[in-house]
Amino acid sequence: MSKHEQEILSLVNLRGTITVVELAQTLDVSDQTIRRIVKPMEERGVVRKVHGALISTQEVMDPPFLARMNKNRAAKVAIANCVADLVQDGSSLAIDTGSTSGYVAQALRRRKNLTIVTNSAYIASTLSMVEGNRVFMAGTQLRNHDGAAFDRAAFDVIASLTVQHAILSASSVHPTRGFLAFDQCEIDIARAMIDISARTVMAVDATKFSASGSLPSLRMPELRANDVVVVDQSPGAAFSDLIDPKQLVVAAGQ
Amino acid sequence: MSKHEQEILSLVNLRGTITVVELAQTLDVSDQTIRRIVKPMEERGVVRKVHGALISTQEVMDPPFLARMNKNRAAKVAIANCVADLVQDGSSLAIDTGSTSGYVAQALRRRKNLTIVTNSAYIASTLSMVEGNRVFMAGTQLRNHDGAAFDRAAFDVIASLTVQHAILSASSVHPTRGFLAFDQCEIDIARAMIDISARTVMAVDATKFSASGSLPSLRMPELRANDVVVVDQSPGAAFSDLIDPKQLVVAAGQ
DNA sequence: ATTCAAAACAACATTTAGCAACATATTTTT
DNA sequence: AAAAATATGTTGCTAAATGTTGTTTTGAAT
Repeated sequence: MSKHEQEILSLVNLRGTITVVELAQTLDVSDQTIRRIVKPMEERGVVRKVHGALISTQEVMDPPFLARMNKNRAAKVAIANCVADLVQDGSSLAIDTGSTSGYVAQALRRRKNLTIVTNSAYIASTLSMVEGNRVFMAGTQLRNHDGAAFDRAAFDVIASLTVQHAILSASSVHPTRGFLAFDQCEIDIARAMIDISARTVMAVDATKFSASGSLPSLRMPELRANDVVVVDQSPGAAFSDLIDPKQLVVAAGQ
Repeated sequence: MSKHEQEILSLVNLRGTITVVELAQTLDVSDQTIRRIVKPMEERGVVRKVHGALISTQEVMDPPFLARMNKNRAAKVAIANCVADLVQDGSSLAIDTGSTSGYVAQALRRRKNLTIVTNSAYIASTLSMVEGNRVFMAGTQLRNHDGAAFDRAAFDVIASLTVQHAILSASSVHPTRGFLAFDQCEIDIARAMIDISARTVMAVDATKFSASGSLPSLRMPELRANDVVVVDQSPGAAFSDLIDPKQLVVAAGQ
């Protein structure tokens, strides 16, 4: 890594954003040189480049959580609205963490007098602002990238409640292995939420069905008879063994 | 995503709503440019647009809470930045709920490797997204209007930790009665945070000094010798008994 | 409905950034 | 020391972003 590359990186990360011209003046080289140095950096994903300036990929640009929320946003919104339609005013819910769940929380702001338990501080914060809701934050120590708790206290809070719906998401879905997640702790929380709920609502967008499982993934508990799966597009026939068509709800894309 | 788009997004999400003209002044560009940048954002559904202004789609906050956040906003931002300057990377903090504290959390995103305990889900969520931070959410059941917890669990979590700074706010300040709050539970949390901290940083904007206490208010614990009070304007001489000038930090209005 | 002011829009002019090709300087290799 | 590889600066051109002006639309108040 060149000397200039190092300086550019620390400057852009320090300031969050910096123009090409500013960098050229600071390092006392031409604009063109900055562009030449930056191009490979951008390709490596170390910095983000926009017309005229660089943007740090760290911290200042809103959290990676929001970045994930913007990925396949339209589908997630459609699914979230559909999930909110399945829920009546006054219901009790358990909601896990995850980008789709974030949108579900947004959509659920339309509902009144909900009782919610979640291990995500973001979702807890969002839904606690709605007049009439009762919100329980499960857990104390928050995980770094998404602000969710997976500690002992989280399980204790969840286990102390009973809810009608558990609203969960998965990182990918495999035709025979079922719903998958990355971390054991996520599966444990999902199981705890399933255990206290009468019905599970799985919210998964179409990209999750095609995700080739290059990363090692762990299996989530199997669906129960009255559980439902909300998707934005109907998955292929390969998944009909896993998900009974009766359980499938396809969100109407607006 | 352009640099301006990034800034617009964070501004509108922070404030809930912002006018086109305000944005143009803040980013130092013409109204027309703002409109041009915003149009595709709106089409992507990232923000909502009404005649004259933008509205956040990520309604993290309830209107009343938002209204309090926006009241005397400039002063609160100045105070928040000042508080963030008093804190070093790697520090440990307790932060209470309140509109000023919300801005302090925003400002603290600049700091690295903080350990934070708070009873506000909003603040916990905000700061847990910062890489390297350790965040503890104190409490389980969240109060409706601001998403903060005041239950037994909140006290237990706070009491189990020790921090360098307690960052607190007050609803008003009286020359002889001191710092005041509305609810006993807020005072109890403040005391718990003071008890585990080496130093208290009180953040209060100038309007708090003139608030005629028509509402019944309760007294917060008195300042300790090395505590500090961060304000945006120096309070009148009437307060010199309450706050030693040495303890007073006046935030530089930008 | 009528009126008015603010906001939005459209079209053009201007500025600024990006890029490619070449020239020059610097370092590395042989 | 000569040659090759690399890095940097320069120029001219293209593309993108922004500002300006004038016109149309919108929302609110009569």
